Amino acid sequence: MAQILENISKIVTLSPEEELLFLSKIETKHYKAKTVILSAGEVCKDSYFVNSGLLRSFTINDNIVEHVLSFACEGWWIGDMYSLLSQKPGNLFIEVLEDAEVVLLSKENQEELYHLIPKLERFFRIIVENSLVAYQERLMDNLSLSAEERFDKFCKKYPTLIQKVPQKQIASFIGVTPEFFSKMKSRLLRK
Amino acid sequence: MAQILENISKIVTLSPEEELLFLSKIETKHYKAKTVILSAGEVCKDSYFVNSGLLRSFTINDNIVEHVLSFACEGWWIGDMYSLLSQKPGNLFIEVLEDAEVVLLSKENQEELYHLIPKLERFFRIIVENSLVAYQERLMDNLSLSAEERFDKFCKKYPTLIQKVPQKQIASFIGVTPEFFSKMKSRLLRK
DNA sequence: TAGAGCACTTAATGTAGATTAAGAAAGAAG
DNA sequence: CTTCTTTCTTAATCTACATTAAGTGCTCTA
Repeated sequence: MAQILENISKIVTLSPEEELLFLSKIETKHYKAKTVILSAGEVCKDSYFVNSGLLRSFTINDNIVEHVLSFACEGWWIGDMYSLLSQKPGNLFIEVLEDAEVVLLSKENQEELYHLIPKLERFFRIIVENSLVAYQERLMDNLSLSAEERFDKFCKKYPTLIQKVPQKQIASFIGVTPEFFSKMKSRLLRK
Repeated sequence: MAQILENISKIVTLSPEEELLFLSKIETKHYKAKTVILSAGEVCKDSYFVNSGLLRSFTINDNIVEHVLSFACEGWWIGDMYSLLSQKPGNLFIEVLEDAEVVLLSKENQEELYHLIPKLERFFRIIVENSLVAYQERLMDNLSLSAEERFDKFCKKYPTLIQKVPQKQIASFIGVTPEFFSKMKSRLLRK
């Protein structure tokens, strides 16, 4: 319930009144697995915080190939940053992989909160900074590591995801086809 | 001189006093081409804003292969975000490609300014948000586009860089070897 | 309990891009 | 101007990974 407050408190300290104010600006929703809560072509209106369950964001190329941009489980934020910032139609789908409880923070409320509680501007700055570092590293990994090394890093970084996520989506996340991933995996197991 | 203030004013409005305060916290330096202003293994102490000239950040793999993470010309920020945030030794080199005038903002001063001028927290939040969107797009491009398509996007996005930057570094930026880049380029010219 | 659909595997074949190696061209430095 | 170094090109060969295709085994639904 106050999961998101706990998450925020790891970075900035809100007063009880500020916490109440914050809670008044968010909305909690429950989604079944396989629900698509945002589609490519739509404008992203909200930031999503995952209380429980599992989501992913991805694009679809030429109506065929999916590419997973990110997973989000308990305690993570997800959204279509490009669309959210520009308020233009985005390229991302956001889909529920496991039944989820999600906190929605609308763009307007978020902007309003920046004024009402400047500490939240700090909070989101830091969240975004950390996210930027992670994407920079992932990009460099894609430029410099082999598929096997990227898989290895993935396993170490997200050990819990490996059981939960269909393996073809892990393949997509690290940037290989499901067929090659399968071959690579069995090759690794033989060692 | 007040180039950086102009840059800031595109996003937030500072009062004259705030501008003076800001100026008192920064330092301007001149570097010759080929200067390495940050090396892998060092802790990054500053954010760099480019007044003039051209810089790049890159890693080196196994003491051999370079991978360009970013270029920064007039009006751009550059740094080793990972190292700057964590204050741990980083993996990036930052090198001057063309004689440059660079504004240095130390981490301490930056943090201090967040408290003194909260609007600057907004400024940097927005800068980092935009940067995140760009890296997310670049990652997805690397997962889904061919080298030729990535080169095409690069040309459209950074037309001025093509003349300035040695072509092997463009190759590295888009994620191919210089040899393949050369072949690809002559193939494109023949059309 | 059948059968429709996914997720995963295996294997043959194809290819984008890497590697290696050499030479040409163009700067920089003395 | 000459030499040294670095960048760029070309070409042969190689390989990591993609593509295509077929088959296996889930699990969900009816």
